[in-house]
Amino acid sequence: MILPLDRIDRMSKVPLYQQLYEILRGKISRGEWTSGDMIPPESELIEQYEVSRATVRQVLDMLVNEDLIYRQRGRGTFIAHPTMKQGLTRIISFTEDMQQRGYQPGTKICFSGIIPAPDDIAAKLEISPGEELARLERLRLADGEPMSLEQSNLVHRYCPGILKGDYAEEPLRRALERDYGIRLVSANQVIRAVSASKEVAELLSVQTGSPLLFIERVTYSHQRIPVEFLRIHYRADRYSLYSELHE
Amino acid sequence: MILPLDRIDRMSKVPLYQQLYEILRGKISRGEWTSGDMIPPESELIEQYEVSRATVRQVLDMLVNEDLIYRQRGRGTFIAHPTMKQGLTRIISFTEDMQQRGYQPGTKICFSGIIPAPDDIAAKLEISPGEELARLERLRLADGEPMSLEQSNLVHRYCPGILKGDYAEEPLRRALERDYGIRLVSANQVIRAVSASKEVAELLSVQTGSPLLFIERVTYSHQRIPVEFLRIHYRADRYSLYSELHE
DNA sequence: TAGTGGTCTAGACCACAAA
DNA sequence: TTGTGGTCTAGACCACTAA
Repeated sequence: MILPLDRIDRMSKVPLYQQLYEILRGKISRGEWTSGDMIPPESELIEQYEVSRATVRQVLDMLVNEDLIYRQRGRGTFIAHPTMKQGLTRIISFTEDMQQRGYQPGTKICFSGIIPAPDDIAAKLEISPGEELARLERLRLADGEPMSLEQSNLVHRYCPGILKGDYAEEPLRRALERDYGIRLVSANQVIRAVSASKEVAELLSVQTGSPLLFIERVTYSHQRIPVEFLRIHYRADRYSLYSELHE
Repeated sequence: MILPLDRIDRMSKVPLYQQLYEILRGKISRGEWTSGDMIPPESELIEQYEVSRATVRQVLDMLVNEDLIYRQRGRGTFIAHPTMKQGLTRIISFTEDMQQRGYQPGTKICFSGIIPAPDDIAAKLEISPGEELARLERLRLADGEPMSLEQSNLVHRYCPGILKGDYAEEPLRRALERDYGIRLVSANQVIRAVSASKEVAELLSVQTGSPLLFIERVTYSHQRIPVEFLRIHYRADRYSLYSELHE
């Protein structure tokens, strides 16, 4: 893994604005800057990184568009507070999601093992049917009560031995990045409503046939390679999604 | 209503980039430019509207962020093709939505009348409970089969007499803009899964208790005034939502 | 080669917030 | 009054596409 340094390499072929984006993004991800903090004013970023104001503003515009920062004329630029609508635009962990919703998150492992890839999953992960998948099924709890059932399917070839970790405690994403250098940067998902099957209903402590919000997601690495196929069943009585629309 | 002219008023207090945005946005909305069309190159926009390249690019960046256009280095800038994921970020009509999904849209009016605002809707529309609402319930069809049941609730005071129109044929949005000067520019929505009640199930031609995707939406006018509260029940066997996530 | 968008600079003036 | 972000200009050079 290459960690971004806190400076800009003018010999690099990577555009200055992308380098600066990674630097600032890193400070936010690592929690170096946190909700409500004022970040250095544009004038200071210009001095510190020796780039023009247009370049600094290009980067800040990107972060504003992602709802990671907000600007106030005359006051400064601040780290945004997480909101629930981010669930539909950003890849956030179950833990983050629950914290935003005011719940105490919890996890129980239901299944962990290697399985041959079924045709439908193989197609979505762009691998051969029958190739090894690492499957992890986790019951997610909010304030101790079942909230969702999450089935992760990882291409085992990209992360052999991944299932040795304890994913009741550690986020899968972190292990992927730390042990295999795989950073999940984008995803496509489909959102549906379904009825709870007998098995799923039992695990989620709802009646068979209850409505569930069902999400299927393919997550891609930095190199645009599909790495994970995720299925999540959310209890409809406890979970909903938010989004903002414009014209 | 003030129609945007195809030129920039340098005496106006409105920023140049916003004026140019409205001009280009209008050409797309009105279908003057359509999917796949190349729009004039930046150099031409600079000449035609007499603004700098930075200003032109600021506007094009906005349109790219909204997925309305895309750029190809060395080739030009083009009008984007509509995609299903827009359903979660843009306000699109049922007709547009169905066309993107490859269905023939249809509409049947189920109810049209003035009702006193219930407490929950009044709160969301920021009006007094009991104030007049214009309620319109429409069954939406795709290829002749029921797809969704849509209940619109409009603050009647803002659009008295709105219910005289024939909204099996004409979009409600268009009447609001043409007859009352109300442009719906933003909305907040909540997405849930529910079970079909007996009444809804009958209208949608599904079994009672079937899963439905349920959306509640508050739509705001240009002045940020809540105008419409919408409830939509979608048949889960025919409708799903798509979204793209990033890190 | 000509034309396109991609990146970057060094300024300028304005509007708003806080002291 | 000072410092912040908001808007805008006039250039420059580069990388890619198509003829």
